[in-house]
Amino acid sequence: MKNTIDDVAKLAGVSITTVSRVINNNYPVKKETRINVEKAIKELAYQPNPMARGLIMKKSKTIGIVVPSITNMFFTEVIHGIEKSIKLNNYDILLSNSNGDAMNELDCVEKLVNRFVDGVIVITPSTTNMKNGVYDEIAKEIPLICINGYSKNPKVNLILSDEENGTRAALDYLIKLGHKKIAFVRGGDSYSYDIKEKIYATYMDRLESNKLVIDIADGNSIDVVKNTTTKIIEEINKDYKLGKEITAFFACNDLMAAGILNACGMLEIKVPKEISIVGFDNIILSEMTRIKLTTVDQNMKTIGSVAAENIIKLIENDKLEFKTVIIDTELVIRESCRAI
Amino acid sequence: MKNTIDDVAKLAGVSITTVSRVINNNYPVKKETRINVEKAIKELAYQPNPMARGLIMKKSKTIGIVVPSITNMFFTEVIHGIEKSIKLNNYDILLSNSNGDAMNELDCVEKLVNRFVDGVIVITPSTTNMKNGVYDEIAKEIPLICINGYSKNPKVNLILSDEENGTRAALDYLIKLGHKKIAFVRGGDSYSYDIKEKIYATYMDRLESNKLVIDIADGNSIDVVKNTTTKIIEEINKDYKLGKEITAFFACNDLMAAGILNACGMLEIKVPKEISIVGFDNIILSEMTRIKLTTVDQNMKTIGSVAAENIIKLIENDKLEFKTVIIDTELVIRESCRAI
DNA sequence: CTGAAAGCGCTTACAG
DNA sequence: CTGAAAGCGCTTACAG
Repeated sequence: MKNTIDDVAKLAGVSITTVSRVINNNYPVKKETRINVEKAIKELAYQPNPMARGLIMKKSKTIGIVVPSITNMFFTEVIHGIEKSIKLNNYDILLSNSNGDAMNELDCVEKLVNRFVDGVIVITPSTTNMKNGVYDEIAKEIPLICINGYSKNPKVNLILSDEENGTRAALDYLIKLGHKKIAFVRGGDSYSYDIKEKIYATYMDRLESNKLVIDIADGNSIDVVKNTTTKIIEEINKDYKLGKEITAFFACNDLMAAGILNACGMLEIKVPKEISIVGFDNIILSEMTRIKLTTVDQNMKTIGSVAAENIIKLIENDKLEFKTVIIDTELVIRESCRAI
Repeated sequence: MKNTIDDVAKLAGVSITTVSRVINNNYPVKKETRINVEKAIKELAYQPNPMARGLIMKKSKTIGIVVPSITNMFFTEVIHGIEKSIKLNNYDILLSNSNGDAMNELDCVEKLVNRFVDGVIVITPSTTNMKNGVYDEIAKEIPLICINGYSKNPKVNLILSDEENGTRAALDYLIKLGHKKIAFVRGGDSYSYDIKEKIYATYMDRLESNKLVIDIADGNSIDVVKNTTTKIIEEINKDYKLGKEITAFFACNDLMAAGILNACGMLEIKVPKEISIVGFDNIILSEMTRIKLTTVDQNMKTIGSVAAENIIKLIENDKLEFKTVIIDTELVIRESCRAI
């Protein structure tokens, strides 16, 4: 069985109080005593029980991260960014996957809170939850950061990559190339899709062009690649004569863009000759596809490191000032678009 | 502040013992009392404190997973597979990233154990740790499964995808296509690389062909794609006249294969015309690259679900019989190889 | 069927 | 500088 603080105390011939003090280094301890205790700790390979500790201190040196999917590299790249900074500060990560379900997402957060994580980062929270103010409540109880989730009245610390600007840049680019008939491909319940669609709608209205919004249910899991392919093939076969009614696709993430690319391949539609495609995120996949994707870089590493810094500030200053950080996005032009 | 079992007891007018009993449903409680308590629980939105619980029961309904990288889709796809089965049984996941460092890996495991996870799954453990028997020790204390880690004397539960067969299939295929001068590209400290290299060596000996092993330090992180590209370009520029001294690459995972493909692209070497490439894993990336990769499917979903089933069996039967499960691999022929 | 009490492994006033 | 004691929020013999 694991050694406890009692074992250490006995071996060192002191009280558990003293042992606790040398571990936490928060009260004066005579040098000699300290050395003895440290020896005992080493000898027994003693490690404090984090459960017992957490029970008292309500702290755990752990931050919780909730993502809608673990197979979408956008999220893993952000997590990677968070991890680097957070480890430097001796925090650990507890990762939780909501599978893109709003209720599930809340469940994940609650479980993390119950485990006394010191802070929570939710990446791409569901719009439902952002809108109904749950996170405003949660933020009162625990340091919370939402990445790419938005609410008008943000009582939550937000990190937003500038998806609006990114969307505009992508759309402007397509329009500059002469495209007017642009289809919009999105996933389910999240701000990232909503905000992009809104801008898309504005653009289409201005161009007096018809809107075509294609919704791929679970937009974040890796399965979306194949689901998109299927769906796009279906759509094309059903109604739309590509190259006539549609000349370009705007995809809300690179996974969907890759799916569209595949669909075009299977239908022998040439990209970018007959159809242009813009993706979003700039995950590594986007530069590996057979036609390299033109996409919008979200700077995942920056998002991650800013999130890490801020959550630690929030935790250690114990001040919860609500603020919003905007991270730049950038259009990355590669091969998947062409002028008509 | 959060409500505790005391608050519930008070509100329901019973002792905390009784509350505990209705929560855990492990002792008879009068129907009426139960209903009262349940009402109180609902009213206070009471949730038992998992720390307090864990402290006593040394159980947490959580299993820990340790991976060397979170940005390699092989791992996320395995995790995805684990997650599905595990959630059905009401377990949660604690995910930990070792960044491919052996010491770090042990640290991760220890931290998980300290948090009273009920079992640990280590995906692609470091060879060092497998060899020096640490995991044999750990397996005595806690249900443990290692995926794609191997030791001759396995006192640990192992799940191995049949990487040997997979490697042979890939090499046989290349040889059947007429290749003899095959370079081998691997990453750092892991059984998956070692076993493949061993087989590669045997093949090269049999062919009386020179070995060329290229080591990309951190073989699992997403950065390996770019690192491989750089390294391969360097190697080619340095010594090797491709198409003469080397006609094919065997890459230990698809990320590296993608990196090689990129390098060839940048050097204007045609794949598969001038150079053939075989990858390993069959992550989704492999069918999205500009030349679709011929690769070896590891059946990540199966690995994941078998791991999940087994760890739960291990936990709930409390019997630690050591056994090894082998998962089939399968050569997937796509576009990146060609006869010479 | 129910409750008082001990105890899980720690930290932190309090007293010396 | 050090220790005895209370307490964090639970579960589980033990007694009734």
